[in-house]
Amino acid sequence: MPELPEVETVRRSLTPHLVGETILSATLFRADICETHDQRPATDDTLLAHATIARIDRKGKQLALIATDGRVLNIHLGMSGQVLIRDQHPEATENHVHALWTTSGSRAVMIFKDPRRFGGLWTFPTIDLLNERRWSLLGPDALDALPSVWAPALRRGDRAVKAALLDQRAVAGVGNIYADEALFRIGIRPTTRTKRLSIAASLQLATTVRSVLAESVAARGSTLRDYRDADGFPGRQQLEHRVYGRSGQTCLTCGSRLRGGQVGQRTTVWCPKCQPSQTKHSERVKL
DNA sequence: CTTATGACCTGATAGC
DNA sequence: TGCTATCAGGTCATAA
Repeated sequence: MPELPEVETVRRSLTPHLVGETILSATLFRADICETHDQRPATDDTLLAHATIARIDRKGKQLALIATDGRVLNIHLGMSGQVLIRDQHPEATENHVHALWTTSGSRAVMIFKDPRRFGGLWTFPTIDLLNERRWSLLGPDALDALPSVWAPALRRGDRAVKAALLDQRAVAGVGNIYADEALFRIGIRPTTRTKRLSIAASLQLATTVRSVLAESVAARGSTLRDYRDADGFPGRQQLEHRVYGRSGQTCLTCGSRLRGGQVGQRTTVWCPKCQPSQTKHSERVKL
């Protein structure tokens, strides 16, 4: 569920509860969702027990709690993951709570909950190790980096442009929702081969992606089903979706019937008129 | 090297 | 009601 805007919203909502506070204890209920830098079993120490949180970083769809002593807790929410701040420990009947921390903050409990377990935790003794093992594998962050820096990566190779947008090594943070929304806004069909994208079109696309993500951050992300920020609040950007989840409905721009299909293994929706086929588009979107 | 495909999980929903 | 099938915001390993 969580793409860049949702993860950034979690980061921001988590910050007042954690930064400057101390982790008093850490408990891992499911060892297999956590990987340590040396493959040894996680301990409360590797999970930041007794650390003071200096800041929370994000790259793409990943978060990292950075302790003042250098320790790092890297969190990926996968498809269904949540990081939630609570006043109380969860009830014993609450499912899929895989890790829990108590903190010095006024709301004293943080949990990592992830029904599908596509997400996980990674622990490192230093930020350098986080970068070396994990974040250096990602492309530039789609929100923080200049579009001109990563636009060329959208033209590399020969594949559907949507697949390039979803490739976290090309640019980090774009997922299925915002890929479709950005392609609709700029008028490029998701199946367009990257070889057929002009330099100008790739720059326009990258710029549009960043705008779409920034607008969603401003709306605190999209809540389709279970996405919530750290305080449990939903986002409201789903009200602005133009194509995602609207296959078969009318295009809000031209009234055509929106098409749906699979592109790069992912459900994809586009407008056959506003997002013309490849040859037509290369004439249209060139600058 | 690149790109495509199935696998990994659980829960919600639709259809019979 | 209850069963089965399908689908979901993301990667990952393996095949071609």
